[in-house]
Amino acid sequence: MKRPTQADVARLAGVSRATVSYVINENGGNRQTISEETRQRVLQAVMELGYQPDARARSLRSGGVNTVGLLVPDLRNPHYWEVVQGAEDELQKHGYDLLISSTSLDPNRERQILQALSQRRIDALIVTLSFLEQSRALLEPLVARNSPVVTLGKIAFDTDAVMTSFRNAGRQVMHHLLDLGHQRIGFIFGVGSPDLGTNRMAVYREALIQADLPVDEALIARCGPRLEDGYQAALRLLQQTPRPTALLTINDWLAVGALRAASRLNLQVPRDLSIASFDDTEMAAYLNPPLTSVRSSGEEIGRQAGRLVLERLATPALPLRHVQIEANLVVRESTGKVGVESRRQ
Amino acid sequence: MKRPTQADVARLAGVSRATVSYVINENGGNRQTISEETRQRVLQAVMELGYQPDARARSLRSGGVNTVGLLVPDLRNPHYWEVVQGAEDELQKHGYDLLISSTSLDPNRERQILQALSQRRIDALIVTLSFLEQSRALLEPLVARNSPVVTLGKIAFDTDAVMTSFRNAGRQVMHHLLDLGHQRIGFIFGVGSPDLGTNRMAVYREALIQADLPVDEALIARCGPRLEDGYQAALRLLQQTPRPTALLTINDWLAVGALRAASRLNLQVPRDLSIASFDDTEMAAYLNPPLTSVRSSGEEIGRQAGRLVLERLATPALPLRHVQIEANLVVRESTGKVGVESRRQ
DNA sequence: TTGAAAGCGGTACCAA
DNA sequence: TTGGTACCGCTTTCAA
Repeated sequence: MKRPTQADVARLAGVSRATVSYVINENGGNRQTISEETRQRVLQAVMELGYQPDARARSLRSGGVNTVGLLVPDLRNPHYWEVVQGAEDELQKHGYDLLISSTSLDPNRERQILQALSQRRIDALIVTLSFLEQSRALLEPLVARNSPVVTLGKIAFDTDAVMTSFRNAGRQVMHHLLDLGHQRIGFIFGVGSPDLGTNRMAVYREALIQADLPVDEALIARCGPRLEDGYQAALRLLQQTPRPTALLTINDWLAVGALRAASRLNLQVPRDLSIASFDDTEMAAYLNPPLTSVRSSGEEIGRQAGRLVLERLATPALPLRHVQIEANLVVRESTGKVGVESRRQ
Repeated sequence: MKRPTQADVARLAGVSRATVSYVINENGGNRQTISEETRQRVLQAVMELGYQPDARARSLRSGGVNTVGLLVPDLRNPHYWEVVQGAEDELQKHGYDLLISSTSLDPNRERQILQALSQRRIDALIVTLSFLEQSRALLEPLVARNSPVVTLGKIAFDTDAVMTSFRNAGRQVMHHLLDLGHQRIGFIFGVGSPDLGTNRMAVYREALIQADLPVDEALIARCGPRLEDGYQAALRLLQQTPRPTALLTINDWLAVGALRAASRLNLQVPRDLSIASFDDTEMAAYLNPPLTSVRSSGEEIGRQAGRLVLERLATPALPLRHVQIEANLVVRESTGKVGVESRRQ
C-alpha cells in the first residue's frame, strides 16, 4: 500500500495541492487565508488517509531540514550519554531532531559519518573531534557554507565551541591529593584518540611540577577507553613498588575499573588508596565509595551546545562564541589521608 | 556560499547531469557505460567543487532513504546504550544510518518522535515500546505499509521481534537466592512505564509461590528509572523489620543504587545482604562487589534486531520472526549465604 | 480565498 | 557511451 501524498489529499478534499499545503502549514505560514470550511474539509481528508507530509520533499523545497547532527566519540562512556541527553532536551524543545552517531573511536568511522551527515544536509553539527587533523577537511566545507558547527572540548577552525576549563578544578584536585599527603599519584589516561583529554593530562603534570614533585612516566598509564582497560591499567600501576597511594583517572568510567582493581588487590579506598577522576557523571555519587570527581556536567555541555546552535541558526551573523564551563571539584569519600602504614614498600 | 549541485558539476565537466549521476553511482549502477575519460573529468569536477550529492533529493526519487529509526525508552540506562551499540554495528556495516531517539519515558515524547520518524520516511524501525497502547496507532501505518518494524522485548502487532526469555534464568536466579537461604527477598521494580519489565516481575512472583513463600507486596518497591530512585527504593526496603536479606533489581543500573544504599546502611554485600539484578551490562562485573546478574546482552539484542531488519528489507515476504534470546544467570560475588547473625531483627 | 505552475536536486528511462 | 527529460512530493510566488 502506497503512502498517501499531498495530491491524494487534495483530490479527496476537492481542492488544489497548494491549498493542502496552506492548511498543513497554517501556523508557520505567512497568510492564514483559508476559509474555515475548506480547512475542515482538508483536515478531514488528511485524517481519513492518514496523510503525513514527506519531510524530505518539504525540506528539499524549503531549505531547512530541522535536524542537527551530534557526533560523540564513544557511546560506552556515560559522560557522552549525558551530553546527548542535554543536547536532545534543548533541541527537541525547539522542534529540531537529533542525528546521533558515535565514531566508536575509529577514524574511518568518523570520516564516514561526517560524510553521511553532510549528505543529509543537516542544519548544524555538534561534534567532539577525536581525530582533529583527519576531520579538518570534512568540517571545512560546513564552516565555509556557514552551517553552524559547535565543537565540544576543543576549539577548531572558526566555530563556536563549548569547553570545560579544567585548569582551576584540575589544580584543586591535585592539591587536594597532595594536601592529603599523596606523593606518588598515578594517572590513568584512557582515551580512544590522542587528541582527547590532553588538557586534563597537562593539569596533572603541571601540578606535580609546581609541587616540586617528579613527573614519573611510569606512573602514567595509557590505555583504551573500556572498563577493562581502566581495570588493567590500575592493576599495572598498583603492582609497582613503591605503589602509588593515589590514582587520578581521566574519567569516571575508567574510575569504575580502577575501583574494581583496588578491591581485587584488597586495597581499601580511601584507606590504602585514594581515587579521583574527571566528569562527575551521575553514577559517581553512587559508587562504593562515592567518587571524588571533577565535575564537568555532560548535560550542561550538551545544553549549551544546543543553545549555541539555536542562536546561530536564528542569527547567523553572531560573532564567534566560546562558552567556557568551569569545572569544579566534588570531594566525596574515595579520597583520604595517605595511610600511615607504608608496609609494602 | 551555496552548495554545488549536480548541475554545477555537469557544467564544469562539460557533460550532462545524467552522466554525473552515472559516475557517482557507478558501483550500484546497472550499466558501467561510462568511458574512463569522462569519468575522470567528472570526478575531477566533483573534487574541485567539493560536491556532495543531496541524500534527500536522491531518496525522494529513488525510494529508500537508507535509514533505520531506533527508539529506546531511556538513554540513561546502560543496557540501552548497549542495544544502540549493537544495532549500530550491524546496520552501519551495511550502509544504513541510524536515527536514534530516546523517549525519556515520556509518552508525549514517544508520540512526537514516532511521528517525526514517520515523516522522515525511514526504511525501518526498531523500537522498545514503552507505551504500548499509545503507540499502536502510530505503528500501525508503518506495518500496513510493509515497513519493517522490529519490536524489542515485546510482541506487538504483526511485527518481527527480539525478545529475551527470562523464564529459565529468572527462575535460576531466584533458586540461587533461595538455595543460599534467603527467604525475604526484596524486588526493586523501577521502570518508566508500566509496560516495561513485567515479565521479570512475574518471574519473581512465580518463583516465590513455587517455593511456598508468601509474596509480600511490601517487599516490592516500585520506583523510577534513575539511580537515585534505585537508591531510595533500596533504602526503604532495607529499613523494614525484619529486613530483607536479598534484593533483586530489575536492572543493573538500579542495582548500582541498591549497592550504594547497602553501603550507606553499613551492610556488607554479600555478608549481610545479597544483591542480584537483570541485564548484566558491561559494568556489572566491575562493581564492588561484582554483581550477580541475569545476562541479557544489549549488544546481542541490538545486533539481532539489525539483522532482522536487514533481512526483511532484502526479502519483504519473509514470514514473521520472533528471535528469542535466552538469558542466563551469571553468578558473581554480590550474592552469598544468608548471614547467620540475624542480630538486627 | 484558491489554483496553476515553476522549481528544489536528484534518478532512470528512452533516444541518439 | 552520453544526453534529454519526466518525474519524486512538496512549497511558494503569481494570477485569478
